Amino acid sequence: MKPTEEADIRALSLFKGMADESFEALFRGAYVQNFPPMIELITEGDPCDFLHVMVGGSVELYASWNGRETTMATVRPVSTFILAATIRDAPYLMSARTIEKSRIVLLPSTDVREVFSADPVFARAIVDELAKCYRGVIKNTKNLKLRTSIERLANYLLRVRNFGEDGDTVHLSMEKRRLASYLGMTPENLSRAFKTLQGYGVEVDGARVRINNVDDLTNFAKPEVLIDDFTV
Amino acid sequence: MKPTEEADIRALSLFKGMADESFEALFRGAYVQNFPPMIELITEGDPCDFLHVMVGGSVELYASWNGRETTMATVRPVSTFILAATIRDAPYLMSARTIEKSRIVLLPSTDVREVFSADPVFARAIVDELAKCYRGVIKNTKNLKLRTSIERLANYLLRVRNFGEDGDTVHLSMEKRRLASYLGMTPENLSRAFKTLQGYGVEVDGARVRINNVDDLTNFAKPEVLIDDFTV
DNA sequence: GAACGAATTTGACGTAAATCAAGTAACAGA
DNA sequence: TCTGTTACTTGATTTACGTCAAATTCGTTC
Repeated sequence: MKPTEEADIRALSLFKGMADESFEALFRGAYVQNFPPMIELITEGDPCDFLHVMVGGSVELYASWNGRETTMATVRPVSTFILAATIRDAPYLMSARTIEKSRIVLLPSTDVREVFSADPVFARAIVDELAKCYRGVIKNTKNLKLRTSIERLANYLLRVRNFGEDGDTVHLSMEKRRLASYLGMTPENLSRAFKTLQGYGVEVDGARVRINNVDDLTNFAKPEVLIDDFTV
Repeated sequence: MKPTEEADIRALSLFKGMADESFEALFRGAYVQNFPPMIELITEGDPCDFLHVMVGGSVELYASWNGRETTMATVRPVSTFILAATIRDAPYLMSARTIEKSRIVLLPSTDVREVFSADPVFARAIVDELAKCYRGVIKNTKNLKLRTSIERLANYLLRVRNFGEDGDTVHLSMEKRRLASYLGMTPENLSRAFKTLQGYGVEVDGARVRINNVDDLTNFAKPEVLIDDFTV
C-alpha cells in the first residue's frame, strides 16, 4: 500500500479516531490488489472473508434474482463496502464487479471483528457507519416507493449536480444503462425520462447534462432532506 | 414496567448479554406508556429523543412525500425501533403510529448512547442489531426492484405462513390496505394479485389465507434465502 | 340485530413503464 | 481510417399498475 493511500484510508471516518496500534493490527493482514475492469470481486451468497476498501477505480454493487439483475450502488474511492456482512459474518447479499481498473485493499473479516472488540473508538465508528448506511438504504426505499422514475431521475440530477454561474451541470459518472438500473428503470425509459425533463430545462449531451432552469427542475423534483440528503 | 415485560425486554438480543448495572442504568430513565390506536408516536423529521421498545400492541412505520404515503414496516412486541436515529442523534426518517392499543417503553436517546459507550457487550449487540436491520432493508430493496407485485405477495405469503398437515395457512396480521402499501401496491391491486394467485392454489377468506398447493406457489414465487430469509 | 361507516372487491379505464425491434451514435481495436 | 461491437435512442406495442366509481362485505355501535 502506498503511503498516500494509507493516509487517505486513515482519514475515513471509520478509521480516523482509532488508536495507531489498532490501525496497524487491522492493516497488518491486508492485501492490496489491482483488478482489471469487469472482474467479479464478490458473489452474492458467498461467505464474507474481507472488508473491502476502495482506493482507486470504481465498483458496482448489484443483485440478481431469477435471471433479473439490478444495480444497487456504485462505490468510489475512498470508501469501504460490505461492512454489515463482515460484522455479522454472514453471506454477501450483493455481488460486486469492477467497472474500471480498480485498486482495492482487502481486510480479513476476522481481523475487523477482532479489532472491533479491542478498540472502542473503532467500535463506535463502525456503529456510526452502519447507522449511516442503514439510513441511506431507508432513504433509497422511500425514493423507490414514493416517487415515479422521472421524479427519481430529476432528484438524482439535483443531488449530483455541480453548481455553476450560468446554470448547473452534471457529469454522469456511470453509463446510462447502469444509472437506469440504479434508478429502477430500463435504459429506454431513462432516455425518455431525460426527454420529459427537457420541459424543465434539462439538456443532455452524452454524459454531460445541463440544468438550465434550476428552479423549474427543483419545483418539479421536490427534493427533500429526509430522502435526498445523504449527510443527515 | 411489569416484571414479565422487563424479562421479555431483557431477553431481546439487544439487551440479553449486557451487565445488570448497564441494564438498570438504561431503564432508570425509561417511561412506560399506553397509547390508544391511531396515535402518531413520532413524526419524520423530528429530532430523535427516545429509543422505542414495543411491549404490547402494534405500530406502523410509514413515510410520506409530496402527499403520498407508504408503509415501511409494522413493529410488534417484543422489539425496538428507530435504533439508527437514536445512535446517530439524527432526525427520524419515518413516522410511527399505533395501529391498535399499544404499550411502549421509551428510553431516552442520551441514556442509550451513554450506556453504549460504557458497556462493550451492549455496544456489540447494537452493532449486530444495526447490521441485521441494514441487511433487512437491503433484502427489501432487492424484493422491490427485482420482483413484480404479484411475486412479492407470493413470497410474503410463503414467508409468514404457518405450516399444516393439509396445506399451509396464513393469518394476515395487518389490514389488506396496509399490506398493499407495505408491498408497494394499491389495495385494488392487492385484491387482484390474490385473484391471480388463485391459479396457484391460494384461497382467501378475509384475513385467512389457505395455500392449497405449496409446491405450485413456491415454484411461482421462487423464494430465496438472500431476499426472504430475515434470519440470515 | 339494525344501521352505519370503513374496508374490500370489482369493473372500466388511463397512465407508467417494460418489451420488442430498428436504427443511430460512440468507441475500441485492427 | 475502417470495422465491429456496444451503448444509446426512437417508435410501436404490450403489460403492469394506478385511478376512479360503484358495489359488496365486514365490523362496530347503538
